[in-house]
Formats: sequence, structure tokens, C-alpha cells
Amino acid sequence: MVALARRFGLENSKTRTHLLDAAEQLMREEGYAAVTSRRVAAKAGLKPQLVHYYFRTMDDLFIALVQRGAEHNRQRLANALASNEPLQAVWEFCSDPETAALSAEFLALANHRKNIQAEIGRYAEQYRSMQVEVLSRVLEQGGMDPKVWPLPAIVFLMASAARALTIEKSLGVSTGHAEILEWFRQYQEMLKTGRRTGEPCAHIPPPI
Amino acid sequence: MVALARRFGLENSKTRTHLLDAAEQLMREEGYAAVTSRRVAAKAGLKPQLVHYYFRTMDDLFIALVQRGAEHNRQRLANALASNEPLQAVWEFCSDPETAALSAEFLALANHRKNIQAEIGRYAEQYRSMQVEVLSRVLEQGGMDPKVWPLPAIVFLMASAARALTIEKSLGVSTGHAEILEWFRQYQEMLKTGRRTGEPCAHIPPPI
DNA sequence: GTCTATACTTCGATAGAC
DNA sequence: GTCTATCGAAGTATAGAC
Repeated sequence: MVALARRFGLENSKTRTHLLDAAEQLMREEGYAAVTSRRVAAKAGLKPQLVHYYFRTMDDLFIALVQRGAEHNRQRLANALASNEPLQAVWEFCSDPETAALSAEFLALANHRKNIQAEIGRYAEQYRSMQVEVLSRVLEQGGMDPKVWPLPAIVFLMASAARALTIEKSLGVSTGHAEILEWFRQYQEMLKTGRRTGEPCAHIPPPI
Repeated sequence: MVALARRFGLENSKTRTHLLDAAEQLMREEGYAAVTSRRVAAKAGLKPQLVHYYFRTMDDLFIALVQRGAEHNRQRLANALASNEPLQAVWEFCSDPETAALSAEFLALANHRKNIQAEIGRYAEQYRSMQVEVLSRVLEQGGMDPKVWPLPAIVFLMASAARALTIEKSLGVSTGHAEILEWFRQYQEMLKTGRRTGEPCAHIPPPI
């Protein structure tokens, strides 16, 4: 009854990529519960058994999906950070609704599969340090002293606000959104001009 | 072939509550995909068919689960807002990891089922306005002028920061967390004493 | 209100032919 | 590398007896 060492497909296979594409699309459209071998194969125009040829188990497929998505996002973030307006670009990076929807699925998955949890955490930490590094230059040029206002905290606040804005928007929630956007606009303005501008934010006690 | 009007259980049934408890526990422990009629019934020590007696479809069960959970949270938030330290209590309300895990599941579900999306959005908006109302008193007593710093924005920032902190913690991410907690601490301190205290936040340009 | 019985679908996974 | 064939398990849902 010894298992006859099964064969498996290679990582650079074109079919493998098609299967991952199909899986990602399914996840986006219908959630992780819809990512089954049969449905993935059907969407890719292939037979379900091929899924098991490229991925030993469905769990392996999910891991591959997380890694590919995270790597893709890492590249997107790198591009954003290399732009002329890194602050604005990072804000938009964090505000992408497609990414938010997919992240919601992975985040739910992460609560129950610790290998996925670790993978996502590793990338999240990486994204943050990338942002801190680049934004440190922008903020110092804008006259902010990172000694008194720690960069990681600013990056954290900005990212979490942008993400929450996106999620709430998809839920139909809007209270406070206009004010947050205005806050970010003024913050950008301040950094550009190197001083606090635009009444009333120039002189008020902010929530910090 | 006309359907013989099926019978269904009442909302105040004890068994119905047991089934919802089992479903909620499953969702917490293994995610929404684990909430099936068989598994819910097994956890409640009942037969799968009873699930269909109390809930026409599994979708109906999910809706009931969302409503019950949201109502429970509304009560928790009301208690928090009625405490001696509403600011701290709301922060803790938003930081509960159990709630965050369950919310992650519902949020993922919401992306694909618009009735759930609407239900969650309705409650989220309600929670925010409850917070704005109560915190407005706290902030005005602390010397904050809501004209220059809109309350909804402060509530939004606080809630999204607390939630993000909780989620990231569960992912093993910690960069910037200590700084955010210190920010919140100083903010509370400032409101209590009615002035900006504690170096260095007393005089620095904050990210606003 | 809870059970048995049942119909039908879909699931993950493997063996082995081509 | 892709297919056919096949397994047992688990899924939703309904009808009807007690």
C-alpha cells in the first residue's frame, strides 16, 4: 500500500499560471469558498484533475495564490514609491478596491490557516518598511522632524485610514470620509510648501 | 408540482438560538466555509435537517447571524460609551481580536452577497454616529473645537487605527504599533488636562 | 419540533491509460 | 502533460412519519 510517488507540474508551466489566474478570479468574484478544483478547472477550460497535478492539495494552491498576489503587490508598491508623488501614490496603492476585496478573502483565510497568516504578515511588514524608507525623505523635505513624530506611526495612520476608507465605501458608509480626504489633502499641501497652510488646519490642535 | 408550503421554526425558539451559537462558533474557529448545515447541526447535537426547519436556506442563516452579531456589538458599544472613560472604552471596543476575526469573515462574505453588505454597512454607520455623539462631549470638554477638527474624522481615525492594530497584531506585524499606542495615550492625556502635554507632542507639527 | 429517508450535486483526491 | 474512470465523503434541500 505504499503510495506510488505521484508526479507534479513545474512552477514555470503556462497551464499552472492559467489555473492560478482562474483561481484568483473566482476568489475575487465569489470568495475563497468558490475556489474548488472543479470550478477552477472549469474556468480555465481544463479538467479538475489537472489542478491536483500542479498542486498537491487545494491548500497548496491557496499558498501559491497568496505568494503570487503579494509579490505582485510588492511590485505595485515599488512603482508607487518610485513615482514623482510617492505620498499620493502610496495613498492610491492602499485605496485600490480590487486589492481590498481580495485582501479581505486572504485575511479571512489567514485567521484559520497559520501558514497563510505567516505569509501575509511577512509581506505586510515588508510593505511598511518600504514605505517608511521612501517617505522618510519626503517628510524630512517637508520639514517634519521624524524624531518628534515617528515615521512608522505616520505611515501606519495613512495606510490604515486609506484602507478603512476603501472598505467602508464598499459597504456604503461615508460619514467622516470627506473630512479624512481633506485632512490628507492639507497634509500633502503642508509638505509641499514646507509649512502648515490652509485655514483652519494651520493653527489648530490636531488629534495627535 | 406545487410546493406544499413548508413549515418553519419561530425566532424565539431555543433550538434556533443553539443553531446560531453553533454557526457562530464554527465561523470563528474555521471560517464561513465551515458553516454548513451538517456541521452546524453536529456542533449543536442535532440533525442537519433541523437547520432547514429554522432557516429556509443557508443564506438565511448567515443573515440571521449577521443581525444577531451586529445587535450584540451595538449593545457592547453602547456600554462602552456609557462608561467613565468612553474614549478608552471605544478604543478597546474597536481592538477586540474576537470581534475582528468574526468581522473579517463577514466582510469577506459581504463582498459577494449584497444583502449582507447592506446589513453591515447600515450597522457600521450607526456605530459611527453613536461614537460621534458621545465623543463630541468628551472632546469639547477637553478643549477641542469640533469646528476646526471635525469629530467624524477623529472618530474615523481612532477606529481605523485601533482595528488595523488588532488585525496586524494577529498577523505578527508590529512596526509602528508602539508609536500609535503612545499617540493615543498622549491624546487622552491632553483631553484630560485640557491642554497639550508631555514632550514632545506638546509642540510638534503632527501629521494633520 | 424532531426524526428517518432520500434525491441530487459537488467536493478532494488518486490510479492508470494515452 | 492531459485524459478517463472512479472513490468515498460532504454539501443543500425536501417529503413525510411520529
